[in-house]
Amino acid sequence: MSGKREQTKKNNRTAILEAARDVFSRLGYGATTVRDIIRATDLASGTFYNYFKSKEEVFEAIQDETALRVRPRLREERKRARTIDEFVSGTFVTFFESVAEDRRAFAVIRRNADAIRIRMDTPEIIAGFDELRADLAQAIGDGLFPPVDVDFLVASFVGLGFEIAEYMLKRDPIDPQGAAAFATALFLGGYKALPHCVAATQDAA
Amino acid sequence: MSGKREQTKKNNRTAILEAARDVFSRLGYGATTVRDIIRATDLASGTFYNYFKSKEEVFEAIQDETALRVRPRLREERKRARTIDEFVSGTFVTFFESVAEDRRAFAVIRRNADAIRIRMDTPEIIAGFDELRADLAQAIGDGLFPPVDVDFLVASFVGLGFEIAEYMLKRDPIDPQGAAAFATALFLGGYKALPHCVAATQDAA
Amino acid sequence: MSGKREQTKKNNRTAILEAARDVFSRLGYGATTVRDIIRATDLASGTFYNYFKSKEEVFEAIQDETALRVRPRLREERKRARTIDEFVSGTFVTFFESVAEDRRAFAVIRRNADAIRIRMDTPEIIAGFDELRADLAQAIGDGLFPPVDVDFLVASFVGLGFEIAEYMLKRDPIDPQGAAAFATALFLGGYKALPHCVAATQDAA
Amino acid sequence: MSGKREQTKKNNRTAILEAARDVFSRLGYGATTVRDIIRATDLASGTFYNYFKSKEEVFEAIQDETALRVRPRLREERKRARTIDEFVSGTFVTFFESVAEDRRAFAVIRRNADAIRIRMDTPEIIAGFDELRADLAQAIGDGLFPPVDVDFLVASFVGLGFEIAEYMLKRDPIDPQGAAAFATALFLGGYKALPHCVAATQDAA
DNA sequence: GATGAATGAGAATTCATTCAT
DNA sequence: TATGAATGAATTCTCATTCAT
Repeated sequence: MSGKREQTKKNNRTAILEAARDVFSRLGYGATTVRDIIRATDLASGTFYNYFKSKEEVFEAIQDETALRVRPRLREERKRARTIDEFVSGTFVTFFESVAEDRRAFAVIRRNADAIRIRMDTPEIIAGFDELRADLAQAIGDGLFPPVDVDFLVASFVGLGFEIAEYMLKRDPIDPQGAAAFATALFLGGYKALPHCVAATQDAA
Repeated sequence: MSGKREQTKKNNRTAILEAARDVFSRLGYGATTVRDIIRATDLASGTFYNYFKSKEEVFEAIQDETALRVRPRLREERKRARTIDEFVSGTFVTFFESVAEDRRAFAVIRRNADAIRIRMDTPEIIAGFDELRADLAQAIGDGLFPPVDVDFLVASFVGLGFEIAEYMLKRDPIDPQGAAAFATALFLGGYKALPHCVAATQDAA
Repeated sequence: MSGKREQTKKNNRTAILEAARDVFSRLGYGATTVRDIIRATDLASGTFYNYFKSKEEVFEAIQDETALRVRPRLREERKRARTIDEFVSGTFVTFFESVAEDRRAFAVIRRNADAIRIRMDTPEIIAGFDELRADLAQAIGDGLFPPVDVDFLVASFVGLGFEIAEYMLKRDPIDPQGAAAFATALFLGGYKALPHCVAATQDAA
Repeated sequence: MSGKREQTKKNNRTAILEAARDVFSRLGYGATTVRDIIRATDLASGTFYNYFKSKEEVFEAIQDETALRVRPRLREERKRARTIDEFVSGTFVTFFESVAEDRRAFAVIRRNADAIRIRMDTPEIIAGFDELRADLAQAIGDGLFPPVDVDFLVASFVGLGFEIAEYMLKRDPIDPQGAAAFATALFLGGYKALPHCVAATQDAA
């Protein structure tokens, strides 16, 4: 039975995570202390340790939660893919849409007290990378993808994804479709395939 | 004559930077304290503060120093480019070679006590990004590049560069040429142009 | 029931104040550090900061405590006064007796590592001065006192009180009655009214 | 011959004292550091120690300088006195005028980072008190003053002087004559002799 | 399980003072 | 004598963590 006890536990955990998300995205990861997180909660300091061992652990939990939400969507998208185009496009569209939906989790990366950007590397996220890797290896095995360096291929997805996402979030309105179109085009056909854009040229003037 | 006095100052600054590079790459940025840096030096604690205000400042100094060394090389390479191929290839080759040469500065990104990767954002590095942006805008203006979204273009260079560099450094021997070839190919022709590679397929098995 | 928890808090606060009183009167205000105060306690260093923010704050708390004890007595004495003589005499007697009773709080003023005397200016003490001022203004309004400069009147009370108190404390036995008699006489009738004293003349020889 | 060497020394000493006066009156005694004083100078830190051992010493030098200027004037005034009235009045007039002239030296007492007032006790000042004491003892011996407690008498002069001076400085315009008149009247005839003042009554309303 | 005060290690930083130049 | 960087002891204060209630 999940009873009242269970419910409170779940609530407290959620409250801590919620507070942490807030604090991290305000102060940045480095500057945030466990105290800050507790203070943003109406729980006592000791209670924190019934749920997490350290700020690292909460941070990972946040990232993992996000990854946990995104990973199945990415996976499913890729599984459904029948062509490379679908594989690549599906991955990027899903990724950029997820980022746009959960801006705050992503914001931690950017808002930072130090002049330093952080990027996450939690088990869940690594698992996500590994899944991507596995799917790519599979795709190569199936002859869908040419036999290229899988590590670099993963790196290309990841690097393009995170970096472009950052620019995407700086804009208003946020346009995950456009970001995905750009990344996909580059991936599929190189710079020649990129969508043309007048504004960019003007910027250059 | 300023002589010995000046020399000592220069030496101390260098010693601190050197120690900091070491400590950062061993402990990671987050776990490093000013004390750690001082201890890795034979200077007194107070002396640190004659040169830097905080670990943030040393960190930036290190990044800036690196960026300062790499930027002109990148710039020159791009200036010399007569074709897109040269532009892209020159950029990536130079970048990956620089990374390979200065592994330690780059290592800070990876070895990290927390489950977190950091990426640098110092003025010098941002300046480097801005130069790339300007050069790309120029190239678009000159008709060398098609008129695409410059921000995303920069993001693509940066994302591919840093992420692939990371994988490159994990390997032995480190192969900047190979990394550059991969990134360049992807950038110029998309996945179809990527160099085929047997090993990758086997890894996946 | 709040019980032991509350009690411990009260005890700790008292312990810190007690220790601070001791240390201040031994080392003087300027030379005292928070460490000194903590060391005079069997509490941990961090505990200090659960109660006070700085040595300034403890110092003020001590002064305030003293003032809080003395103020009502002074006030009552003055309220009860039906003549100027009673007003002045009552004020000085009460003041010098309070000083004599709480020598240690007053001692901070004198024992000082630097060649400097400190005088207190905490809210409570200022409030005490203000009360005196108000009572004097009232007395003037009631026609009890002639209409003179109230600020200077307050200054006269305060200046005479604190400075004579200092000499009083140097003597053995401490004689608050004598000090009060002197101050009162001067205040009421000027030097001519002062109590004659043979010893003083001899001292001068 | 005082030569250039001598001159520079004198200049440096003066520069330090001048800077110290400034800094003390801005930051207050407690918060002032030797560094602050040096910084307010165009001398090097080491040079400070050719002239003074510590901030305490500079502070005393400042006070002493002031006392040295005021003491002879006070003394002379009292020597010339033929009556008690002249003795008391001369002392207070001279004192309050000196304070008004050298506001800044006196300001140290008041402007203070901590909520604490300091009062000085340097050898020169103590010497000034002792001179007053001796002169009073002499006056008593000569039958000019009645035989009262000399210590308390000194305390009365000092207490009235410094405390009233403080109020005097808060006002605009600064009126040493008025302050002296008040103190003198109180001293000579008690509260009944005090100069009446309309404003004070209104304040009380 | 929740609470929140106590703990004390340890980080950052300052500052008086020295001493080679 | 002046300089000003180096020194390192000393201080303030924070913070993760524990544990009695």
